[in-house]
Amino acid sequence: MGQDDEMMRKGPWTEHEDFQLVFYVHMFGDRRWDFIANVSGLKRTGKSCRLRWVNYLNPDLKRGKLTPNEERLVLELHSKFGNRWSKIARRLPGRTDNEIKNYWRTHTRKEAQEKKRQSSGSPSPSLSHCSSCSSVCNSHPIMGSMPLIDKKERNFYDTGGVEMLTVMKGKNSSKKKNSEKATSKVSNFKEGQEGHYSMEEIWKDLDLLDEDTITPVFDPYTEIAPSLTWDNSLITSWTMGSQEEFSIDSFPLTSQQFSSGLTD
DNA sequence: AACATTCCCAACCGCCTCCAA
DNA sequence: CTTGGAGGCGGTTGGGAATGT
Repeated sequence: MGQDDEMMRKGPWTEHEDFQLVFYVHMFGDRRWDFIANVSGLKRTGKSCRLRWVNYLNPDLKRGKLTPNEERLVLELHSKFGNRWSKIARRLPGRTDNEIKNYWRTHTRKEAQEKKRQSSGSPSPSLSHCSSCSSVCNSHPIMGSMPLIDKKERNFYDTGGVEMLTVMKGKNSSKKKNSEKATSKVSNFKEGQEGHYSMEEIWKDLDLLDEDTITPVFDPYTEIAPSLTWDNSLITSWTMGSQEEFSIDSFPLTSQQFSSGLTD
């Protein structure tokens, strides 16, 4: 890649970056990540953009804890496929390989701890719930019907995605457990101060955009430029002499600019 | 209340595969 | 056929939040 690695941003994504990425993925599709990285003006690698999209921004994602059913399925599939996380994830709609990997890691760690405790002879109070089950757990008759009642489990996440809306509110930045925290954390963003534009709102607007204003997903290699019908004044110049030069100088747009463009 | 430990998960890294040139 | 770039994948890490002492 011809990208200047020193200029590349790393670390947690800001709300504003999310916003930009969502916009460009919506426009160009979720395949040409290097292109999107270049075009969007995000100082991120294509890989980083892809990861952010796949693991976090994709609207098809189910948020929240895995349901007992999903947990059982993960265990089952893992015994079948091993650490082929993406393969397992494909069978769990709305779940990412990363999520499953993380779950598995936690699961096996808990399991190891329980074993350790057991072998050291001290009975564990948490043995009553299924975290003590190992990979054997997929044959545990109680597993499918009984939700995990780990005292650490976050009650409001336990629906395994039903609370989507609330959780989406909390998705503004990394690591939100609830919308309250989201707000406090988001307020820390210096560059995203133009307003708290939640992902939920972004998607709402993008849906509108889809319906009546924009032709989404064009092939950047065959098309000259997308035909945007929303406030074109926002786009001051498109250059496309080569892939690298292609840029929208006026980005990043503020949320207000963006949404006002949408509602015109 | 303060500190320590554990949990959780987003994001990075490096390797692998695929495919166009 | 070879090669280089892009995307995909699995492993790992870092840090914030939750929980325990």
